[in-house]
Amino acid sequence: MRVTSIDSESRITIEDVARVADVSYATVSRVINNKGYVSDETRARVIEAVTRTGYVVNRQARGLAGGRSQVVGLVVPDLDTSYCGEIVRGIDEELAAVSYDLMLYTTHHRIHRESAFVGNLMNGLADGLLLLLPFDPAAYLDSFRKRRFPFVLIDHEGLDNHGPSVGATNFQGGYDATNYLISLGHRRIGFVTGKLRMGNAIDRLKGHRAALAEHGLPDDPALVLEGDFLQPRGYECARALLALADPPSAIFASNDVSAFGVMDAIRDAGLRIATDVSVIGFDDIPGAQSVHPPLTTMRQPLVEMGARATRMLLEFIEEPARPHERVDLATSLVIRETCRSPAR
Amino acid sequence: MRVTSIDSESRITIEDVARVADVSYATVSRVINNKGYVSDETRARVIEAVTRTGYVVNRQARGLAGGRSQVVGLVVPDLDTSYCGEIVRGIDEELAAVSYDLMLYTTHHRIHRESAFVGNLMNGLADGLLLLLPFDPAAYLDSFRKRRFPFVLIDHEGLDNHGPSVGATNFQGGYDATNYLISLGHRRIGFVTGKLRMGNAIDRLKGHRAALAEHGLPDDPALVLEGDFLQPRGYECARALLALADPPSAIFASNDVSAFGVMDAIRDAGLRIATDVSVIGFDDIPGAQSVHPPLTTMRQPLVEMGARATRMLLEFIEEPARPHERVDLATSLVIRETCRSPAR
DNA sequence: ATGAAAGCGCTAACAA
DNA sequence: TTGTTAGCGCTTTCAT
Repeated sequence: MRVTSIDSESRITIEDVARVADVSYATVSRVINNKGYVSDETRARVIEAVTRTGYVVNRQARGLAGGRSQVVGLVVPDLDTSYCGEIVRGIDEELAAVSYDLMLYTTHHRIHRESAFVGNLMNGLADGLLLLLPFDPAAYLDSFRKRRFPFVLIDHEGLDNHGPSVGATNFQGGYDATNYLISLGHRRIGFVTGKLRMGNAIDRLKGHRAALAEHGLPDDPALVLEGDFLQPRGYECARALLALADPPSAIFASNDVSAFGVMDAIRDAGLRIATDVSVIGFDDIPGAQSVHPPLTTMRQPLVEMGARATRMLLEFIEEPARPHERVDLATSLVIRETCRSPAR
Repeated sequence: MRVTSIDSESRITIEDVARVADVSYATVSRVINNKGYVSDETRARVIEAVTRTGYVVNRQARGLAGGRSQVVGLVVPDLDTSYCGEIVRGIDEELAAVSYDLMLYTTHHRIHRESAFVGNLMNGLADGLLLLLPFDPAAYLDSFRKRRFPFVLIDHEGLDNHGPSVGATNFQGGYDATNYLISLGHRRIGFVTGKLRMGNAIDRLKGHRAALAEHGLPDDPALVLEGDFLQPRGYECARALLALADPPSAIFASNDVSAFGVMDAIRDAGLRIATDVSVIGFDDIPGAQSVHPPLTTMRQPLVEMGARATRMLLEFIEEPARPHERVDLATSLVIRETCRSPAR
């Protein structure tokens, strides 16, 4: 016994469509999923019925029945800066194009949540997983492999081979940024690192050192301070650098957010950005160009990284056996107004 | 014929648990969902079996069978500033507490996507929907109501009654901020608005004007410039304000991000923040305290807004008939270092 | 090229 | 208090 309802808004199922198109509902399924043979004439009739009824497939049912759930999971550490926001933009543009939905998990840097989510996602909820800056991927990557569960790492420079991933040319970026500063005439360059437990931070530092070495410049340890990719730390490091007996004429911050801190510190020290001390960042988040003066930075194609990772994941979902791939997108120097040749 | 597999990792279903606990699988379902009567002894046995097998419910199946999908959808305009990030933090803390998952939809300000998502979500995918700063809610709110689909609006000051929502006391916040500036001795206060098509921007402006009026201060139209909540526009507006024949001694920006632009403009004009021109923002996003000098601002409890909205949504999911409610969380003044009494 | 029918894993009546 | 069972809407063999 069910309550009779005059609810014209009640859910439209594949059967309703079948009835309207006067075919079996298996045929409707074929048309929708572009699988199996359907005559053009029938196909047209079905499509017509779909639009007329306003039918939308029920993903739960589809997922249950063994089809794709058309959902991908995304695990991010936080949403505090636009860094993740940009990457997410790339992800959801790509996803929208194929009508996939995004399940978001923010760990807020609490490690155990990372693995908790993962169990959930693998349980049929999602077809694949995107892991942005995973903290401890080793913890669950094995179970992905075991279950052949598709995943792609974003911006994680595995020291060991962690699996399919997309990142950027961090070494080259670090190298190029420092090179640029050197070409401007800087000889003493301060460096604010990122979190040194992260591969990308390490690679940027290595690139920086390589450039120094190549020009026969000393690698003064006093000039390299450990940061954490955050603004307050960038500020503190820069203050310390500026307080040195022989302060640097330029500071390279491992990401834009900490470069903002560096800029603040320079001003607070009564110095002029660019004129007195040059600053270069890394990432090119949107804020880099709206800050004043606009920040010269080593650009990572964040949106494209998200998009690329998504396409890669989609391919794995299609073909789980395909070989793992690791792609590093090229960084590029974006010259704005925070770097200048050192004053005489 | 199925390929025999020694895959110990293969999916564990409710039946496996039932077998281990030696009960029917309906009983397992009862225990899991805390529904119906189960003897304590049986319950214990089931729980034991669940943990031993590592069972995780398949949400697709649960959703299909008419239970809750335990997913809520969230539609946001963008993830560019930490504004949304903070709210999302509140949301997912609340969600994690009840083991709900989050489906994220970013419209990137493309209006039509807003409605596209909504159709999807209502189709059984989610139990309810959170709409952050919806652009054009009227477009689909009706169908929510018709289907009794639970939803909550966040930070949308409906000019008309749009439904359950949580926001902040924007009028009061605008009023208090301006009052604070006046109490410091400022008489000419510049105001950079938000997007004036948004109710919250309008209310802040009204609050500002109310405070002016209350103190018998003129509401000079030259002092009110339309912004868009973004940094570049904040910069431009401030430049214009500072270029006035009789420039303001303080500037009130309708959000922190545009206040950052204002700060840049003040410095670029060769003036000192606070000493020469005071600045006050609105929101208190994390960046407000890491910028230099730290920004005095009218705080909106963003995390709490997200959390509150989530709890409200959860209640609607539990009890769809409950009356709509609209709560405005209190704003509060956070005094840091960008405001000072005007110079003599 | 199309239809029939067997589940997918679970919830929620209904029986017992 | 517990078990049995009918679907939920769909994909996917297997027939035809």
